[in-house]
Amino acid sequence: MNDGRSRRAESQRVYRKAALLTAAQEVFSERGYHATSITDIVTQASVARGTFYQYFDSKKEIFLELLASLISELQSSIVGVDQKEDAPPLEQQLIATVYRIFDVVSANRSITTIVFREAVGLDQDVDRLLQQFYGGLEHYIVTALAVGQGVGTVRPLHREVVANCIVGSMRQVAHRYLIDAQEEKFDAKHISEEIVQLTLHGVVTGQN
Amino acid sequence: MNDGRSRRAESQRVYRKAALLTAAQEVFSERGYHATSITDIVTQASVARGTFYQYFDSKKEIFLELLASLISELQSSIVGVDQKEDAPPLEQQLIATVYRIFDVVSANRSITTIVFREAVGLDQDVDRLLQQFYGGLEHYIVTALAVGQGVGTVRPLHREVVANCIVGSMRQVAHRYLIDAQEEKFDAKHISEEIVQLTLHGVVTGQN
Amino acid sequence: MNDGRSRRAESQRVYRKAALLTAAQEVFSERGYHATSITDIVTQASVARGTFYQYFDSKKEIFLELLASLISELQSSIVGVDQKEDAPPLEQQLIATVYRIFDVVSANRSITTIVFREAVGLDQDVDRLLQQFYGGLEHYIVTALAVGQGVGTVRPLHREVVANCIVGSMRQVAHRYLIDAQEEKFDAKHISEEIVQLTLHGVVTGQN
Amino acid sequence: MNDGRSRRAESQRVYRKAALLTAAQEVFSERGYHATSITDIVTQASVARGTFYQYFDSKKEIFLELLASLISELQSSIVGVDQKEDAPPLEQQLIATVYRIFDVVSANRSITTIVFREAVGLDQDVDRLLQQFYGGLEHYIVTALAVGQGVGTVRPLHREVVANCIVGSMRQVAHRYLIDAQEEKFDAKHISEEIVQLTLHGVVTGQN
DNA sequence: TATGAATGAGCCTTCATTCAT
DNA sequence: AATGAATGAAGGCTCATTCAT
Repeated sequence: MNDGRSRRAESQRVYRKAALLTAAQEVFSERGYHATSITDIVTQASVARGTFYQYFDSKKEIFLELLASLISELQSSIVGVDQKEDAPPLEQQLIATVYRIFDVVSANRSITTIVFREAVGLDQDVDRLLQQFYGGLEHYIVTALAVGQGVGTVRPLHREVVANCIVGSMRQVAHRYLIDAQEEKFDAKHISEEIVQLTLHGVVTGQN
Repeated sequence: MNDGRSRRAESQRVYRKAALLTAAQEVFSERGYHATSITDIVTQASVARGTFYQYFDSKKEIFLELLASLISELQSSIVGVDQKEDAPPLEQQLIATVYRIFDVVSANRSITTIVFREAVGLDQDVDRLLQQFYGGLEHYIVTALAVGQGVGTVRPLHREVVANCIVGSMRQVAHRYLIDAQEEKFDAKHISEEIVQLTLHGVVTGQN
Repeated sequence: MNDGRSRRAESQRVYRKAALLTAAQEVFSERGYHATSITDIVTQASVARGTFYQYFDSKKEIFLELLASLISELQSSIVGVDQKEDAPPLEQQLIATVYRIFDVVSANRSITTIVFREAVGLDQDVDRLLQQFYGGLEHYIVTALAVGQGVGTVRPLHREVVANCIVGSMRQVAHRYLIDAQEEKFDAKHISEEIVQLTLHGVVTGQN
Repeated sequence: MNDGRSRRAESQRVYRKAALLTAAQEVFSERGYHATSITDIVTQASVARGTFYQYFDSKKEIFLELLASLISELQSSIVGVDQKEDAPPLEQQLIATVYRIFDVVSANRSITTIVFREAVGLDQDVDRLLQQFYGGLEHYIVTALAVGQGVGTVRPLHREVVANCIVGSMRQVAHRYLIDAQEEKFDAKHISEEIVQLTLHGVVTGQN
């Protein structure tokens, strides 16, 4: 049955769904999740009210799909620490990862805006997804710290707490300089370095 | 007209208002701001619907009052850096401040929960209050860093970014260990130290 | 028991009731009947909410009392046609009555405003009072016309319809020149004459 | 997109709107404007609450639409005075106009009821519409009187006051015999003549 | 499959009235 | 008698979701 007709219909479906996702992303980031109505989304997408429900079960569902796609992109920014001999130094790997994450955040401003502003506590499913992501990030850092402690480059510390500090630093900085920032004078590279420098060496003079 | 009758009535008013604030705090933290209706609040407070409106203009208003009182408590936790000769070392002052903040957060779990979860982007007035608080905290840290740089104990760095990292660390840790934590095994003192240690000396071995 | 205390209390009661009536009249004419709340009345009268209900059963009740007093004043403006030999001519009597009515309307602008604007159809009791008044006025005119027909000065006509025309003329003119009028250039005397002239002789030339 | 489906939907919309207008007219005239709730209207129309808001913005809006349609019908009853040689006499033209107006009023009893009872002072937009209509009627009469004065058939008089008397006569008679009347023994033709006779010749004997 | 009219639960808010003090 | 806090019925309105076409 994969004749021209059904193929056309299928591509039509894909197209419609994408249009709805894009429209949702736009109005969500503009008005916020709660202030956005289904009407807003379908108006933006130029489809009928009922059509929405042929692609998504609810407002939450479409948001979840947007969030999942963002998180999936972010996940792929986080790669395990390369412990091979010829790998770049740990510091460089960390900076690169932080930078890649900021890059994704920056490239998806409209959806990250709403994630930062309203996603937390919005719904159990949403929370689970976010926890998964933040948990993964935390785990990545904890692992990196453990590796460092193994080879003696990282001092004794509460790995989990420190990992959370790093995650929190990234969230706050991303929020401040990517989301709220009116000015565009944000240099992701520089800030990534600053975060990693702080993490590795602290603020005290002469510690390197 | 300050006779017994009106004095009793006045104290009754204060009592009722407090009851509503407490009830609101409870249901807000349980269901979240948006999911909470005026009905939920008055049911929890065991008063009639109309009574709510004798004390508050709207849901936003009562939330704002809760938030303002939390922030006022937090504000008083942040004291300027003491630069006198006989003052305790900077590190101790920082730890003490972080700890005081955590203490307030911990003591006001139900309202901080909702603040952490939904307050951002909820409303312009709410945002202003939060920005004020976080701005104050950031400013406190920037000042402390500048002082350190002045006396040569703090290395060159982007003070604002670093300040945001520290604020973010505190938010994330507070959220993780105070709000989401099922387990009560949180040691605010220890975590305060860990944050400050990380901030001052980083994670790299032998830097002290 | 008519001692000083109770007499004082009694005069206090009368005073309070009058204050409420005056206050009600003021706010009714300012905001209209429906837009006026009990709160508006008691605020204007500077008494407590509950006090209102010690003097009146409801908003309708106090309005009814205001209306009754207006109507009673108007009633006394309408005196039977004097058929005695030495009485002034019918025409003069009619002009005088119309004028007296306009005078009362004019002197009670604040309450007549609301009567003209909202009283009709407001409530059965209110309607009954108004019908009574308008009926009385109609009856007065019908009688006058019958008298005129009896002595041959009034031509054959449908007395009731004509009476209603006259009542309607007075209502419309009063509304237009007393209530809605921004300008104060209204001459009640002149208009009374105009109405009676019209009624007696019509608009056609040379009919006198 | 003007296919069968949308055409059917469109006619359905028109039908529903008409049903709501009819229902509103019924309950308004039965209970009065203020005493009527949206619930009353939708109950009468047998549609859901929300449906109302697909067609009208508010109670005021639907009333305004009813009023506008009544006034538009009334407007077309008022035609300019025909001054041509072969035109029917002024008196006949006046009677015809009065009669046509009474006919419209009579045919729209339920909406005119509410207009007579509560429309004045109900709302600025409502007032404007009514003023427009009454103003138009007054203007028509003033013009007719001026014409009569021009050709010498109308005596000197205050045209505006007289015009208001005539408008008032019509209102009162319409109210009395069309709206309040339990009995159906109202002869619009006869009454129209009576009004015009009165207006032209007054009540005094032998003036023709 | 697309449509959009219809639905009705549920929200916020007002306000006349009651009642304990 | 005066007070004013408390009440709760009732109103207007929104909006996610359903369903006949």
